[in-house]
Amino acid sequence: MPPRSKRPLTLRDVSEASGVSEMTVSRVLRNKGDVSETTRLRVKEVARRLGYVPNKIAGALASSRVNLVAVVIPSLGNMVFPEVLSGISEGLEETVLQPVVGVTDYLPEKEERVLFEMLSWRPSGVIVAGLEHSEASRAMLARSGVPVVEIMDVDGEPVDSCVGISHRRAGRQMAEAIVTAGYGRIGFLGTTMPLDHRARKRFEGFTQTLGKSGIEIADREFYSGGSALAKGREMTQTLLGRSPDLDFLYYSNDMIGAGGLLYLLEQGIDIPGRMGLAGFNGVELLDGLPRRLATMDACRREIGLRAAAIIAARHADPTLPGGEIVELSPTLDPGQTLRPARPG
Amino acid sequence: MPPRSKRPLTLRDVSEASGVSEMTVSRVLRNKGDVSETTRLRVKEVARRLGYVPNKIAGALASSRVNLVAVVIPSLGNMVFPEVLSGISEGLEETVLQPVVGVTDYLPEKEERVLFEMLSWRPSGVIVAGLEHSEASRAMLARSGVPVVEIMDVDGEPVDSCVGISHRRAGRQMAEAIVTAGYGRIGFLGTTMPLDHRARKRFEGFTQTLGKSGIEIADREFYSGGSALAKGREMTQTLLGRSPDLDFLYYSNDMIGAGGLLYLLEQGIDIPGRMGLAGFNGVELLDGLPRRLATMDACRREIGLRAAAIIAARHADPTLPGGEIVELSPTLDPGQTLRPARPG
DNA sequence: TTGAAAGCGCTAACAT
DNA sequence: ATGTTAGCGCTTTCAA
Repeated sequence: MPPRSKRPLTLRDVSEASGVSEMTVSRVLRNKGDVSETTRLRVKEVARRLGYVPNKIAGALASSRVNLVAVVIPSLGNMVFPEVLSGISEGLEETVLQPVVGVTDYLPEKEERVLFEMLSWRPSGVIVAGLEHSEASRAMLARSGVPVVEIMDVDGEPVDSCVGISHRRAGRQMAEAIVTAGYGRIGFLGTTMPLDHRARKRFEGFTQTLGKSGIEIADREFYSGGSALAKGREMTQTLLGRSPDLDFLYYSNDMIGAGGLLYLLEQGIDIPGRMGLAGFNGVELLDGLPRRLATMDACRREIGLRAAAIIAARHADPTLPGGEIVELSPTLDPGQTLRPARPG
Repeated sequence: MPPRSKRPLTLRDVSEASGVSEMTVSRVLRNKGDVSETTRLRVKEVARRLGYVPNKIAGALASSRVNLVAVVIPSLGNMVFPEVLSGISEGLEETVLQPVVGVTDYLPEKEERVLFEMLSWRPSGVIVAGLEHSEASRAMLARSGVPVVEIMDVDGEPVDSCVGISHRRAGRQMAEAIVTAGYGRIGFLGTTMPLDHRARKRFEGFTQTLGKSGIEIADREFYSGGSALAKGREMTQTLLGRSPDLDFLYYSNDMIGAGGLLYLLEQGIDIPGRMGLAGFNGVELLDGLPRRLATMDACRREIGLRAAAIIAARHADPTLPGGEIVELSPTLDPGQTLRPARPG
């Protein structure tokens, strides 16, 4: 093994050790331009033997090419985002681009800092969750000069491109399904997170459509922090203790919905007869529950794939126009916690 | 809002617009060196108005300082790693350092590529999961000239520093607890992942200790891919169909353990009397289950914190020696699926 | 407190 | 097929 050294090796070291110019070494290491097979092999061997690792900082400065895509998301703890990320990774697989992730904790100021930080590395594109950003963030994105794709949501004005679902519509669809199934005393359980705009929009669409049938949310319960599954249990217990006549519970995400489901099954409550349940996201976890929770797929992987495709296309051909808007259609899966539509 | 432009602004643009030298602008924006309050304010205002975003590439090249810490992990889908990440983020919070994440999908060749890629950005430190790497990876890390912390595991020879738990010991401890509780027909359920070295080590420690009591694993079942919860169910059903006389099931992770637990409860099997269960990891999810699964905490957050602290300390004082080894002690939580020790 | 010059390690563009 | 030259946009160092 080569000795541990203080100063990292430079192109010059490889150049001297192999007896060709730095330029030729550079060509070999990037597979760029014509180099004779002999030199190519010799240089590669020398670089390998020395343990040379190219300095991308210098390379990026000289070529003004940085093959990184900034991906800015609110959290990694919510399985939703790793899934989007995996879609992005897959979408960038066949390109030279690589995702770099930044986390905002749902805080606009932190988002601003993270964006500034990432943009200062001059990435080839930006993928950012949501359409709500501070003025400064929007300005930075607009001025960045690189493709920007806002993801997960389409209810709003994107800076540039946008890939997602309409959460308002998702809320409406779920409300329709619930009303059609004949439920009428509806409880809502969600997070206390005013900055989760997508959950808010779903709630708005949901209540709006209920309103059209003359139904109002009968009671509601909120949580923050802790194990979502355990919170789902607790909230459900609390809510039903207070409003025992509810016949449907709409959860703002599948994890708390799953907690509620487990609790209600233990109580021996008839689901979906006496009580209907629905969550949101279509998480894989649901497959293992005693009963499949009604939910709506948020198209997370697909969103990642499409966003990556937009960045990749515009990277390959910078003359392509921006402003593309892709609205995906989530599908409602009634699972086994939403009874069939009532005839009539 | 400033107009969208093709060429990003440079220090020179700010310099010209504010009438002071580039050097002074640079000083203002980095809060370095003495600058009069008047100039400072003027420059800041101009930079803000123009929407200047410094070019970190150029800055890093000139100063040979890159305040990034490369974090290399096998996956984001397994909640374990996001938790480690959050520990790392927290540990770097008060420093100038920022984590940058790379994912290997448990593939040594991909780990090698990711490491090469990240090292070519000359990070201030590297945190990498596990102690098993390709020769080339080890060589790169050793030669990198920056602090390297291998995390999650201490059973092996670290390149430099190391923070984790002994998975062999964890497996042994669980075996002891099971034997002590009087179980004797033991089944094992895990993944088909030969490259998950930590799971392998736990299994080795487990069987070794069982062996000392003259017990062998009576049957085993493996899975790959899919919803871990659902797989836990299926595997449990399959295993018990084949070996109905088992009285204990040891799962290689909590998610499949939870699936098994839900299945067995549905079957009305007496837990932990007729059948004991245990998983591994201490995931938050378990709090919401009908019964708490026996498990062992892998100290994920703490590992992230400690690893970050090592990098931060050596970044602040490069003369500090490396080679620090931190072994954390996971605690066994018997939950409600491991019966009390049998007297005698 | 401010500025001027040199150069970080690489690559684009132009020789040869 | 290979080499030479001139920066990329910043910071270091030294001078004023």
